[in-house]
Amino acid sequence: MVDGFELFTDRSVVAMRVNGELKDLAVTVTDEDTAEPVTIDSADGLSILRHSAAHVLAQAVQSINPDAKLGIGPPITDGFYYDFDVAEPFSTEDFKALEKAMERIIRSGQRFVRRVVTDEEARAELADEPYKLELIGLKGHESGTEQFEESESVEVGGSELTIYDNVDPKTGETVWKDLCRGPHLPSTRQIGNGFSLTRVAAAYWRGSEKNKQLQRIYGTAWPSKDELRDYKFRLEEAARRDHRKLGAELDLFSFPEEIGSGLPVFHPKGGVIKREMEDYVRRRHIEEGFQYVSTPHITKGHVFELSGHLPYYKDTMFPPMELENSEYYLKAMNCPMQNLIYRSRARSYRELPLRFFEFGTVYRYEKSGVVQGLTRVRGLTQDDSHSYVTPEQAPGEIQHLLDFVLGLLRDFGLEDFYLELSTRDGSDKFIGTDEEWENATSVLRDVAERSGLELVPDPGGAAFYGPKISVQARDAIGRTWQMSTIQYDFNQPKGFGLEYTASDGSHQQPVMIHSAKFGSIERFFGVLTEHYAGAFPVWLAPVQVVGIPVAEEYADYLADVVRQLQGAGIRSEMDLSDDRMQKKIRTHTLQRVPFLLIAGEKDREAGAVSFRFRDGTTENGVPVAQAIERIRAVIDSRAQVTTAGEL
RNA sequence: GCCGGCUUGGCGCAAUUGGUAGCGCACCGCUCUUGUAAAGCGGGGGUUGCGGGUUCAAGUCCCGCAGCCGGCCCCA
Repeated sequence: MVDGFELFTDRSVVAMRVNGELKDLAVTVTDEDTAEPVTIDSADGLSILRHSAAHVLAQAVQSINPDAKLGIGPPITDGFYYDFDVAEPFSTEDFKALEKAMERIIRSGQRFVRRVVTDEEARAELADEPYKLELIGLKGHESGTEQFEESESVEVGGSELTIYDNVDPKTGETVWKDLCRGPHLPSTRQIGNGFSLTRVAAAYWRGSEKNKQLQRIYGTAWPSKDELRDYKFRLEEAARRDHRKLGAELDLFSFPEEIGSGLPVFHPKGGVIKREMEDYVRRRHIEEGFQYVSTPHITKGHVFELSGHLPYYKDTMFPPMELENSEYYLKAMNCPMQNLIYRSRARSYRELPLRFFEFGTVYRYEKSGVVQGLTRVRGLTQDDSHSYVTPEQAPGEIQHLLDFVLGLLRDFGLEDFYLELSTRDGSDKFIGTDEEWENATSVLRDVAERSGLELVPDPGGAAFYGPKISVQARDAIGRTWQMSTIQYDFNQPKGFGLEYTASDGSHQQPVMIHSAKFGSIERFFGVLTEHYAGAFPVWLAPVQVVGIPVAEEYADYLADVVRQLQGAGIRSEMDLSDDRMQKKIRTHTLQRVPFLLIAGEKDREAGAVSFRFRDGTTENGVPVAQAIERIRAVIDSRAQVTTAGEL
């Protein structure tokens, strides 16, 4: 019988995994047990560090405000939070004092000591903590209908109820305690100085808007100060790429307050990017057998009754306009109208798969608090397609769509994906029979699995009418975004009475498969902006070439080159302002223009131009014809060029 | 929608305890112009998001609304 401290003397070991379960180092193990070390820089170790930091935060809060009632305090990605019920919300100005109090606790080297308690003991000890009492009550009814969330299981999720005492090593006195499953670091000292409080927010108790809002403090914690600094640097890098900031700096789009929240306008430069995206996607759809269609922005409500949307989504649609005894809605989805195109005449099995595609602009009344940049808007354009197929054709069509979608995302420079399979859960919002759902889900799952990509289950995430695969893409700094979706729908064809005549003359119901490749153009625009940090691949760059003469005398020579570039369909401009050359270079470099073409005496003599690339590298004396040809080639190949050698 | 914070010329910021708004960049004009990230001088531009209120006096204080930011809830 030994404990973890004897087993693992390396000080970076903060806990251990005994027979697969995370345990404190203070736990004793026998020869029969398998015990593996958990180091502070492992995923488990970081969670333990952060969870312990959350406890220290809670202790610090209660040391300053003894009336603060404790909610929950789990570790999260990159950090932790703790919820408190307090009379006055926290402000970031409280952070200084709180961090100071935390430092004191950390330096005092309090031990985290685990203690098993009965329900009654816990209730007695935590009589002043109403939220903890509620959690104890929940644990008692674990087998009942009410389940607690993963974040709450951090408090009471273990097989037995435990309290962690924070014990002062000098006096042996318990200075603070919290209901907690653990494990924890052996000592607060191991939190070190790699932590920081980051933000305050309100959060509903137990995640339900029916409950009271508690005040949440977020923090981050790392094994060392250096790692904390790296983390802060990563946040700055993300801020530098923020599409809302770049959108203004690069004059791409704006959100005029006069128009309303979540309703973007695209400026000329943003318009170039958007149009290139749309043109390419339209062309690819046509190549993949889709027919381009178009539907209006408003409609009588009846189509959304046929589709079944209205009872589910009325609240998130803009309210109807009443005219000539009809209620007209701004459309929130395109599928019902495409169904009407399908239904406009009799269809034969020979036509299937029948594939419609449009850029459909839809309007959704997103709650004011969720609107954000281009990623969550109230007016968005979907590159929306619907494939009408026989049930037998569905697997092949889904395969076709998935291949198409992934290829398209790669064409835009996104390479790293995983898939999510959204299915129904026990909730009653889903329509259709169990058998229909099982069949649809298994068709999607088979295709998803064949892709070889990681597949993450998302129970309860399906649309009310059917399950879906969504493609999640990782961007240049590792964040993931939901992009494309492929949905299997057996319900709307029923609602609209869609049919085709089979080879035996019978009338059959098609399956419809919804698919959006970008998801929404606006959102994809935002994601690309952040992925490229505004330095778009040449084919998408609003301005591809700027001509900068070394001195006025060479303006005519260079203007002729620019005219030739324009003639080759390359978006090119001359900078004829009276700024000096260096200033012009700075201006257009900040605008992320891929190619600055510079010409002076040497170039003019040689019939050449000199390139300066976005990273400051150069290639001088390139013959004009060759320059045009090389630029044209990287546009056509949709290549990214940021430095000499890539052209 | 909920909680908190923020809102000053196109952009980024400044204005001691309330005493009728400044700076940089950008913009306009003039002068200058020879090799790879900011030439010089001059000029115009803001009823401080909108609407009320307190006060002799409000960018500064109070109330309401809008927009934005960070979270929560939500996300077809």
